[in-house]
Amino acid sequence: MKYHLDMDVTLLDRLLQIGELFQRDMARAFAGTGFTPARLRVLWVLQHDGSMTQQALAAQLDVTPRNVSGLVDALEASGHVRRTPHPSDRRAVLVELAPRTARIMSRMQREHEELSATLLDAVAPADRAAVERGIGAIADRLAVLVEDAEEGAEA
Amino acid sequence: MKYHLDMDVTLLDRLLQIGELFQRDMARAFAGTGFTPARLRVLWVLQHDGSMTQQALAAQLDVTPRNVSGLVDALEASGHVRRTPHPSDRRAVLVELAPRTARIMSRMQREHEELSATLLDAVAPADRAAVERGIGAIADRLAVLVEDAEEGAEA
DNA sequence: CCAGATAATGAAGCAAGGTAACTATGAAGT
DNA sequence: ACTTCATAGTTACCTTGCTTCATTATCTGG
Repeated sequence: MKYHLDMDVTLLDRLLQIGELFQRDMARAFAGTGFTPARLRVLWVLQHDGSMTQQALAAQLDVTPRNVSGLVDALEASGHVRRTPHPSDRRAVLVELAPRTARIMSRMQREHEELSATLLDAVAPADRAAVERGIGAIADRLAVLVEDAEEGAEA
Repeated sequence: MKYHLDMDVTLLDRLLQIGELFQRDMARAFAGTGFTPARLRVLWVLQHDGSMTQQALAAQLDVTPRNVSGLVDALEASGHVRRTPHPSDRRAVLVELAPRTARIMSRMQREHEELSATLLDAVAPADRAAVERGIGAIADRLAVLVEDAEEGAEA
Protein backbone atom coordinates (compact mmCIF):
# COMPACT_ATOMS: atom_id res chain seq x y z
CA MET A 1 0.00 0.00 0.00
CA LYS A 2 2.99 2.25 -0.12
CA TYR A 3 4.72 1.46 -3.35
CA HIS A 4 3.20 2.60 -6.57
CA LEU A 5 4.46 -0.10 -8.83
CA ASP A 6 2.12 0.85 -11.60
CA MET A 7 4.27 2.08 -14.45
CA ASP A 8 7.79 2.80 -15.42
CA VAL A 9 9.54 1.29 -12.44
CA THR A 10 13.19 2.07 -12.92
CA LEU A 11 16.11 0.15 -11.56
CA LEU A 12 16.67 3.03 -9.19
CA ASP A 13 13.12 2.76 -7.90
CA ARG A 14 13.75 -0.84 -7.03
CA LEU A 15 17.00 -0.06 -5.27
CA LEU A 16 15.36 2.71 -3.30
CA GLN A 17 12.55 0.36 -2.40
CA ILE A 18 15.08 -2.15 -1.11
CA GLY A 19 16.77 0.53 0.98
CA GLU A 20 13.48 1.61 2.44
CA LEU A 21 12.49 -1.95 3.28
CA PHE A 22 15.77 -2.49 5.09
CA GLN A 23 15.23 0.61 7.14
CA ARG A 24 11.70 -0.39 8.01
CA ASP A 25 12.79 -3.83 9.05
CA MET A 26 15.62 -2.48 11.17
CA ALA A 27 13.30 -0.06 12.87
CA ARG A 28 10.85 -2.85 13.61
CA ALA A 29 13.48 -5.31 14.75
CA PHE A 30 14.98 -2.90 17.27
CA ALA A 31 11.86 -1.10 18.42
CA GLY A 32 11.74 -1.14 22.17
CA THR A 33 15.24 -2.54 22.62
CA GLY A 34 16.87 0.83 23.14
CA PHE A 35 19.02 0.18 20.08
CA THR A 36 18.87 3.24 17.88
CA PRO A 37 20.64 3.47 14.53
CA ALA A 38 23.47 5.60 15.86
CA ARG A 39 24.00 3.32 18.85
CA LEU A 40 23.97 0.27 16.62
CA ARG A 41 26.66 1.82 14.48
CA VAL A 42 28.79 2.24 17.59
CA LEU A 43 28.31 -1.40 18.54
CA TRP A 44 29.00 -2.49 15.01
CA VAL A 45 32.32 -0.68 14.86
CA LEU A 46 33.33 -2.06 18.24
CA GLN A 47 32.45 -5.58 17.14
CA HIS A 48 34.32 -5.20 13.91
CA ASP A 49 37.44 -3.40 15.08
CA GLY A 50 37.60 -4.10 18.81
CA SER A 51 37.94 -1.72 21.75
CA MET A 52 39.02 1.79 21.00
CA THR A 53 38.98 5.31 22.38
CA GLN A 54 36.07 7.63 21.84
CA GLN A 55 38.21 9.73 19.53
CA ALA A 56 38.78 6.71 17.33
CA LEU A 57 35.09 5.92 17.41
CA ALA A 58 34.26 9.46 16.39
CA ALA A 59 36.61 9.18 13.43
CA GLN A 60 35.19 5.82 12.36
CA LEU A 61 31.62 7.03 12.63
CA ASP A 62 32.29 10.46 11.19
CA VAL A 63 30.61 12.29 14.06
CA THR A 64 31.95 14.67 16.70
CA PRO A 65 33.66 13.27 19.81
CA ARG A 66 31.04 15.00 21.92
CA ASN A 67 28.43 12.97 20.22
CA VAL A 68 30.22 9.74 20.91
CA SER A 69 30.23 10.64 24.59
CA GLY A 70 26.46 10.73 24.57
CA LEU A 71 26.06 7.53 22.62
CA VAL A 72 28.51 5.70 24.87
CA ASP A 73 26.71 7.12 27.91
CA ALA A 74 23.49 5.54 26.74
CA LEU A 75 25.10 2.23 25.83
CA GLU A 76 26.97 2.10 29.11
CA ALA A 77 23.81 2.78 31.07
CA SER A 78 22.12 -0.16 29.38
CA GLY A 79 25.13 -2.38 30.00
CA HIS A 80 26.06 -2.95 26.37
CA VAL A 81 29.41 -1.27 26.62
CA ARG A 82 32.04 -0.60 29.26
CA ARG A 83 34.45 2.25 29.72
CA THR A 84 37.86 1.12 30.93
CA PRO A 85 40.90 3.31 31.53
CA HIS A 86 43.36 3.51 28.71
CA PRO A 87 46.54 1.67 29.72
CA SER A 88 48.97 4.38 28.66
CA ASP A 89 46.94 7.58 28.39
CA ARG A 90 45.12 8.65 31.48
CA ARG A 91 43.03 11.17 29.57
CA ALA A 92 41.46 8.56 27.37
CA VAL A 93 39.06 5.72 27.97
CA LEU A 94 38.73 2.52 26.03
CA VAL A 95 35.22 1.58 25.04
CA GLU A 96 34.65 -2.15 24.88
CA LEU A 97 31.69 -4.35 24.14
CA ALA A 98 30.14 -6.28 26.98
CA PRO A 99 30.53 -10.00 26.29
CA ARG A 100 26.80 -10.49 26.18
CA THR A 101 26.44 -7.71 23.63
CA ALA A 102 29.29 -9.11 21.58
CA ARG A 103 27.32 -12.32 21.34
CA ILE A 104 24.25 -10.38 20.24
CA MET A 105 26.28 -8.71 17.54
CA SER A 106 27.63 -12.05 16.37
CA ARG A 107 24.14 -13.37 16.09
CA MET A 108 23.15 -10.31 14.09
CA GLN A 109 26.09 -10.92 11.81
CA ARG A 110 24.92 -14.47 11.26
CA GLU A 111 21.37 -13.36 10.53
CA HIS A 112 22.78 -10.79 8.16
CA GLU A 113 24.56 -13.50 6.21
CA GLU A 114 21.48 -15.68 6.20
CA LEU A 115 19.39 -12.85 4.86
CA SER A 116 21.94 -12.25 2.16
CA ALA A 117 21.71 -15.90 1.15
CA THR A 118 17.92 -15.79 1.22
CA LEU A 119 17.83 -12.80 -1.06
CA LEU A 120 20.26 -14.33 -3.49
CA ASP A 121 18.11 -17.42 -3.41
CA ALA A 122 15.23 -15.34 -4.77
CA VAL A 123 17.22 -14.75 -7.94
CA ALA A 124 16.99 -17.27 -10.76
CA PRO A 125 20.10 -19.48 -10.59
CA ALA A 126 21.17 -18.53 -14.09
CA ASP A 127 21.10 -14.85 -13.14
CA ARG A 128 22.99 -15.03 -9.87
CA ALA A 129 26.50 -14.46 -11.09
CA ALA A 130 25.40 -11.54 -13.23
CA VAL A 131 23.46 -10.02 -10.34
CA GLU A 132 26.42 -10.20 -8.00
CA ARG A 133 28.68 -8.61 -10.57
CA GLY A 134 26.07 -6.05 -11.51
CA ILE A 135 25.24 -4.93 -7.99
CA GLY A 136 28.92 -4.60 -7.24
CA ALA A 137 29.36 -2.48 -10.34
CA ILE A 138 26.40 -0.31 -9.43
CA ALA A 139 27.66 0.21 -5.89
CA ASP A 140 31.09 1.17 -7.17
CA ARG A 141 29.72 3.54 -9.77
CA LEU A 142 27.44 5.13 -7.23
CA ALA A 143 30.29 5.51 -4.74
CA VAL A 144 32.27 7.42 -7.35
CA LEU A 145 29.32 9.61 -8.27
CA VAL A 146 28.60 10.48 -4.66
CA GLU A 147 32.21 11.21 -3.86
CA ASP A 148 32.55 13.44 -6.89
CA ALA A 149 29.40 15.28 -5.93
CA GLU A 150 30.71 15.80 -2.43
CA GLU A 151 34.01 17.14 -3.65
CA GLY A 152 32.25 19.43 -6.05
CA ALA A 153 30.04 20.70 -3.25
CA GLU A 154 33.03 21.65 -1.13
CA ALA A 155 34.47 23.87 -3.86
CA MET B 1 37.06 5.75 4.53
CA LYS B 2 33.83 4.40 5.88
CA TYR B 3 33.33 1.12 4.10
CA HIS B 4 35.35 -1.86 5.16
CA LEU B 5 35.43 -3.73 1.92
CA ASP B 6 38.13 -6.07 3.07
CA MET B 7 36.67 -9.54 3.16
CA ASP B 8 33.52 -11.47 2.77
CA VAL B 9 31.43 -8.75 1.23
CA THR B 10 27.98 -10.20 0.87
CA LEU B 11 25.33 -9.19 -1.58
CA LEU B 12 23.50 -7.65 1.34
CA ASP B 13 26.53 -5.57 2.25
CA ARG B 14 26.53 -4.14 -1.22
CA LEU B 15 22.83 -3.36 -1.13
CA LEU B 16 23.21 -1.67 2.25
CA GLN B 17 26.13 0.29 0.89
CA ILE B 18 23.98 1.46 -2.00
CA GLY B 19 21.24 2.52 0.39
CA GLU B 20 23.68 4.43 2.52
CA LEU B 21 25.19 6.17 -0.48
CA PHE B 22 21.76 7.26 -1.65
CA GLN B 23 21.01 8.71 1.72
CA ARG B 24 24.32 10.52 1.87
CA ASP B 25 23.80 11.97 -1.57
CA MET B 26 20.26 13.05 -0.79
CA ALA B 27 21.42 14.70 2.41
CA ARG B 28 24.13 16.56 0.52
CA ALA B 29 21.93 17.52 -2.41
CA PHE B 30 19.27 19.05 -0.21
CA ALA B 31 21.44 20.47 2.54
CA GLY B 32 20.46 24.07 3.09
CA THR B 33 17.38 23.91 0.87
CA GLY B 34 15.00 23.14 3.71
CA PHE B 35 14.03 19.89 1.98
CA THR B 36 14.16 17.09 4.49
CA PRO B 37 13.40 13.47 3.64
CA ALA B 38 9.95 13.58 5.20
CA ARG B 39 9.09 16.84 3.42
CA LEU B 40 10.31 15.46 0.14
CA ARG B 41 8.06 12.46 0.58
CA VAL B 42 5.13 14.83 1.06
CA LEU B 43 5.98 16.70 -2.12
CA TRP B 44 6.48 13.46 -3.96
CA VAL B 45 3.04 12.15 -3.04
CA LEU B 46 1.42 15.44 -3.99
CA GLN B 47 3.21 15.43 -7.31
CA HIS B 48 2.23 11.87 -7.97
CA ASP B 49 -1.36 11.86 -6.77
CA GLY B 50 -2.44 15.51 -6.78
CA SER B 51 -4.00 17.63 -4.02
CA MET B 52 -5.41 15.84 -1.03
CA THR B 53 -6.33 16.30 2.61
CA GLN B 54 -3.81 15.89 5.36
CA GLN B 55 -5.52 12.70 6.45
CA ALA B 56 -5.02 11.25 3.01
CA LEU B 57 -1.40 12.37 3.09
CA ALA B 58 -0.92 10.73 6.47
CA ALA B 59 -2.32 7.47 5.11
CA GLN B 60 -0.12 7.58 2.00
CA LEU B 61 2.99 8.36 4.01
CA ASP B 62 2.17 6.03 6.87
CA VAL B 63 2.74 8.69 9.50
CA THR B 64 0.41 10.28 12.02
CA PRO B 65 -1.83 13.17 10.96
CA ARG B 66 -0.11 15.32 13.55
CA ASN B 67 3.12 14.80 11.78
CA VAL B 68 1.64 15.82 8.47
CA SER B 69 0.53 19.06 10.09
CA GLY B 70 4.08 19.93 10.97
CA LEU B 71 5.44 18.94 7.61
CA VAL B 72 2.82 20.95 5.77
CA ASP B 73 3.47 23.88 8.13
CA ALA B 74 7.09 23.91 7.11
CA LEU B 75 6.37 23.47 3.41
CA GLU B 76 3.73 26.16 3.49
CA ALA B 77 6.07 28.59 5.23
CA SER B 78 8.64 28.08 2.49
CA GLY B 79 5.99 28.48 -0.20
CA HIS B 80 6.21 24.97 -1.62
CA VAL B 81 2.68 24.05 -0.74
CA ARG B 82 -0.66 25.79 -0.20
CA ARG B 83 -3.54 24.98 2.10
CA THR B 84 -6.94 25.64 0.56
CA PRO B 85 -10.31 24.99 2.19
CA HIS B 86 -11.94 21.72 1.33
CA PRO B 87 -14.99 22.44 -0.89
CA SER B 88 -17.43 20.27 1.03
CA ASP B 89 -15.90 19.63 4.44
CA ARG B 90 -15.15 22.64 6.57
CA ARG B 91 -12.97 20.63 8.91
CA ALA B 92 -10.55 19.60 6.23
CA VAL B 93 -7.99 21.43 4.12
CA LEU B 94 -6.66 20.48 0.74
CA VAL B 95 -2.90 20.56 0.38
CA GLU B 96 -1.68 21.43 -3.08
CA LEU B 97 1.72 21.84 -4.66
CA ALA B 98 2.82 25.34 -5.68
CA PRO B 99 3.38 25.45 -9.44
CA ARG B 100 7.03 26.35 -9.02
CA THR B 101 7.55 23.37 -6.75
CA ALA B 102 5.72 21.09 -9.13
CA ARG B 103 8.29 22.05 -11.74
CA ILE B 104 11.11 21.32 -9.30
CA MET B 105 9.63 17.89 -8.67
CA SER B 106 9.44 17.21 -12.40
CA ARG B 107 13.07 18.09 -12.76
CA MET B 108 13.94 15.76 -9.91
CA GLN B 109 11.99 13.01 -11.58
CA ARG B 110 14.03 13.53 -14.73
CA GLU B 111 17.30 13.46 -12.80
CA HIS B 112 16.12 10.34 -11.07
CA GLU B 113 15.61 8.62 -14.41
CA GLU B 114 18.98 9.80 -15.64
CA LEU B 115 20.68 8.41 -12.56
CA SER B 116 18.92 5.12 -13.06
CA ALA B 117 20.23 4.97 -16.60
CA THR B 118 23.73 5.89 -15.46
CA LEU B 119 23.77 3.13 -12.89
CA LEU B 120 22.52 0.56 -15.35
CA ASP B 121 25.21 1.76 -17.69
CA ALA B 122 27.81 0.69 -15.13
CA VAL B 123 26.69 -2.90 -15.56
CA ALA B 124 28.24 -5.01 -18.29
CA PRO B 125 25.78 -5.10 -21.22
CA ALA B 126 25.52 -8.88 -21.11
CA ASP B 127 24.49 -8.72 -17.44
CA ARG B 128 21.87 -6.00 -17.67
CA ALA B 129 18.79 -8.08 -18.25
CA ALA B 130 19.74 -10.46 -15.47
CA VAL B 131 20.44 -7.59 -13.11
CA GLU B 132 17.07 -6.00 -13.74
CA ARG B 133 15.29 -9.28 -13.21
CA GLY B 134 17.40 -10.09 -10.18
CA ILE B 135 16.96 -6.81 -8.40
CA GLY B 136 13.25 -7.00 -8.98
CA ALA B 137 13.19 -10.50 -7.53
CA ILE B 138 15.24 -9.39 -4.53
CA ALA B 139 12.99 -6.42 -3.86
CA ASP B 140 9.90 -8.60 -4.07
CA ARG B 141 11.33 -11.26 -1.80
CA LEU B 142 12.45 -8.66 0.70
CA ALA B 143 9.02 -7.03 0.66
CA VAL B 144 7.44 -10.34 1.56
CA LEU B 145 9.97 -11.01 4.31
CA VAL B 146 9.49 -7.59 5.87
CA GLU B 147 5.73 -7.79 5.71
CA ASP B 148 5.74 -11.21 7.30
CA ALA B 149 8.02 -9.97 10.04
CA GLU B 150 5.73 -7.03 10.69
CA GLU B 151 2.69 -9.24 10.90
CA GLY B 152 4.50 -11.62 13.19
CA ALA B 153 5.50 -8.72 15.43
CA GLU B 154 1.90 -7.63 15.85
CA ALA B 155 0.85 -11.05 17.13
C1' DC C 1 59.06 22.81 32.95
C1' DC C 2 55.90 25.12 30.65
C1' DA C 3 53.14 26.11 26.09
C1' DG C 4 50.29 24.09 23.40
C1' DA C 5 47.82 20.03 21.62
C1' DT C 6 44.56 16.36 22.82
C1' DA C 7 40.72 13.28 25.45
C1' DA C 8 36.69 13.55 27.42
C1' DT C 9 32.74 15.99 29.43
C1' DG C 10 29.20 19.84 31.00
C1' DA C 11 25.86 23.05 29.45
C1' DA C 12 22.86 24.71 26.15
C1' DG C 13 20.46 24.42 21.95
C1' DC C 14 18.40 23.01 17.30
C1' DA C 15 15.85 20.40 13.84
C1' DA C 16 13.27 16.40 12.77
C1' DG C 17 9.99 13.32 13.90
C1' DG C 18 6.96 11.06 17.08
C1' DT C 19 2.64 10.29 20.60
C1' DA C 20 -1.31 11.94 23.49
C1' DA C 21 -4.77 14.78 24.68
C1' DC C 22 -7.83 18.59 22.96
C1' DT C 23 -11.12 21.43 19.75
C1' DA C 24 -14.14 21.84 15.94
C1' DT C 25 -16.88 19.85 12.58
C1' DG C 26 -19.53 16.27 10.13
C1' DA C 27 -22.61 12.16 9.90
C1' DA C 28 -25.91 8.80 11.52
C1' DG C 29 -29.55 6.79 14.52
C1' DT C 30 -33.40 7.20 17.13
C1' DA D 1 -34.02 17.75 16.73
C1' DC D 2 -30.51 15.94 19.31
C1' DT D 3 -27.33 12.83 21.16
C1' DT D 4 -23.50 9.95 19.93
C1' DC D 5 -19.63 8.82 17.61
C1' DA D 6 -16.12 9.30 14.11
C1' DT D 7 -13.15 12.43 11.78
C1' DA D 8 -9.79 16.73 10.51
C1' DG D 9 -6.44 19.46 12.51
C1' DT D 10 -3.87 21.42 15.92
C1' DT D 11 -1.57 22.66 20.67
C1' DA D 12 1.87 20.63 24.03
C1' DC D 13 5.41 17.80 24.99
C1' DC D 14 9.09 14.05 24.37
C1' DT D 15 13.16 11.60 22.13
C1' DT D 16 16.98 11.14 19.08
C1' DG D 17 20.87 12.70 16.93
C1' DC D 18 23.71 16.11 16.36
C1' DT D 19 26.03 20.77 16.99
C1' DT D 20 28.99 24.60 19.39
C1' DC D 21 31.34 26.57 23.15
C1' DA D 22 33.69 26.29 27.37
C1' DT D 23 36.16 23.44 31.01
C1' DT D 24 39.16 19.97 33.17
C1' DA D 25 42.70 16.67 33.00
C1' DT D 26 46.47 14.85 30.83
C1' DC D 27 50.18 14.30 27.46
C1' DT D 28 54.24 16.04 24.68
C1' DG D 29 57.93 18.83 22.59
C1' DG D 30 60.96 22.62 22.71
